[in-house]
Amino acid sequence: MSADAPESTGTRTVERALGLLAYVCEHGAVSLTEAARGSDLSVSTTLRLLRTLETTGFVSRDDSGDYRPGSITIRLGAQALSRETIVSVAEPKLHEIVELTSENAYLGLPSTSDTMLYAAGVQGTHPVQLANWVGRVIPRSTTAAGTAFAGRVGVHGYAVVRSGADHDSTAIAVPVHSVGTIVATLSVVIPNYRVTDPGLESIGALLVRVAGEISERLGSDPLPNQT
Amino acid sequence: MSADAPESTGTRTVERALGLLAYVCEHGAVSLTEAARGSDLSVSTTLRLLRTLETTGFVSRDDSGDYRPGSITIRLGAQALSRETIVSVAEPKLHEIVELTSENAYLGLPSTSDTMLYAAGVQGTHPVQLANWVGRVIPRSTTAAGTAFAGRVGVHGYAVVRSGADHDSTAIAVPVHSVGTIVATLSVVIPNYRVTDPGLESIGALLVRVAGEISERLGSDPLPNQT
DNA sequence: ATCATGTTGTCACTAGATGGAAATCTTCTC
DNA sequence: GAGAAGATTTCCATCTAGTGACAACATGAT
Repeated sequence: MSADAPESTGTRTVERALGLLAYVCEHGAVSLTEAARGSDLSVSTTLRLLRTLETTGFVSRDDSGDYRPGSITIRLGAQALSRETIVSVAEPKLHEIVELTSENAYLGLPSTSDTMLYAAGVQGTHPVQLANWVGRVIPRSTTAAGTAFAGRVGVHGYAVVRSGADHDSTAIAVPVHSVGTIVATLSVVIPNYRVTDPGLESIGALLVRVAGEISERLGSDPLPNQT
Repeated sequence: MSADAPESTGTRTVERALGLLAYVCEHGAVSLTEAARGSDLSVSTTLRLLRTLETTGFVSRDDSGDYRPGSITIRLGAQALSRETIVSVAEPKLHEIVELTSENAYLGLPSTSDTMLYAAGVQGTHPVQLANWVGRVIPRSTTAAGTAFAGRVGVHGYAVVRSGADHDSTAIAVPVHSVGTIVATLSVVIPNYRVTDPGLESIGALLVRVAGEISERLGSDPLPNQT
């Protein structure tokens, strides 16, 4: 959490519930009374808040009545961790791509089932640049990143979409694998006036190499375990 | 979420905040307006709830103003996932221990800094049995599980505490490692009247072997990635 | 410059969150 | 078995605090 996050102007009820969620996760399994004691809340309030956490899947209740972390907490945490890991591995590689191509480079992650998100990116170094697309959601069906994420990359290993998302640029993308699954994409987006066929081939080959390096890193390093 | 969780008798405010947390985690990075649209809440309400999630560390806000999962979500999810993984790997091994020893066998996980939790266990098959301790929190300082978790296991690799937690039983425990770190313990708890020195040695050796198998499984299999 | 959209802050209002008390359940001891 | 102690669940009067319409401000496109 960044140091410049605002002071608590928050919602007390939500803070209480989130504190309970943290308590349950840190202790592994807690009774209602223990949770109330640990949070300094009344038992009734604690029950109601834990009920809410339970019905939403963030905690579950076992046969002995103890509350444990639920599947939603696990799923969201795993999703969040997965994104953090991929981004931190990919970020230096994006800089490397820009050094070698001078064009904008992006890491694409799956967002919804029919969109991708440019989750990270580095601006190119040309005087004439495309806008920065970090944070932008793009459709999968009509973009190079979506095509690469779906694995449709031909023999060279990359997908090209000319005059795609905004008609003035061409995108070239490759899939990034982790343990045999496509989990992300690398893209370079180029103004059309700078596109050449040899340039595309050269960038494509570079992306394939860099994606392989990222994939190897993701696939061979175990995710951090709890210490 | 289990099908027998109660219907929502929850706290609307908390449900809204948790829904926003899920939305942020599922989409990776969302603007305030997108989050409000996706949750069908007013923008002011969404801002305030996301502020609460931010100050508690569950989400963070990046330079472009997008909300992303925060370190607390990642940490809690990773803790919860880690516990689930350890339990699912250990469960069949606990059954194996009981088949070979006929005594109660338990998996111990760290709870607070001075306690362990018996997170899983299998009852022994003797006609005269000890009570089931699954879900029970035990002190680290005076128990075999705590001693094993601290790594104080002598040359044979196991810790024994006679007449420990309830004076009528003797516990023998070994540490379970994952990627070089002790993350859990395996214990067998025996009524004192059945304790013999050769029996303890035999059980100790069995636990060391089984813990090694679990440790190998935990240490070498990467945790599941997001698909 | 205007316009559209996104973000942040304000505050009157009342919905809904609270917690004390009672009821019920569970476990343990004798 | 009865009784005690503790845990859990339910109830509901009270009033806190959560809400959202609106205003102000910021940003980007034309």
